[in-house]
Amino acid sequence: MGETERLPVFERVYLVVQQVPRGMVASYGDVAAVVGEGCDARTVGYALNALSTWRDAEVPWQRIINGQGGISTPGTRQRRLLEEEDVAFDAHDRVDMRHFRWPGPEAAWAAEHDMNMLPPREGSQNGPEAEANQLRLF
DNA sequence: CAGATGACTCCCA
DNA sequence: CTGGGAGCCATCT
Repeated sequence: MGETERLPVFERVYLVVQQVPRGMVASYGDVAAVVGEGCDARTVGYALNALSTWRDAEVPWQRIINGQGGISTPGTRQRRLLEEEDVAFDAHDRVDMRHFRWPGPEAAWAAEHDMNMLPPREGSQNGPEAEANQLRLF
């Protein structure tokens, strides 16, 4: 299907963030990689910031953290929300990305929305969720 | 309409 | 490990 139209970048960012399941986290860069052209890590931060007090109930913004596994928002709200989802922080206030990192969208979903898959990471432990994403396209 | 601004990440010194 | 620069969306002065 040749869709010449794509949703605005911010809307695509929200769509991707909504795919991150409870108890998992994704980095700004990961979300940007899935959205693709016209989106970088910074844009994701801009998009989530614009979300502010308006649609935060529909988009699990708290699951997006920086590449170091740390929280980039001021205050302790984001950390509290994550801990409520059983996401653990270490002594350096960082999340162990090897264990909680979202492996990326499923192939079917990605194709459906014209999004990209995340490249497999060596150091990450692949759970059943990750295996589901290992579907080969051919 | 132009400029400032904001929840990031990578690269090089 | 610390620090500075580039990249570049949408919204609000």
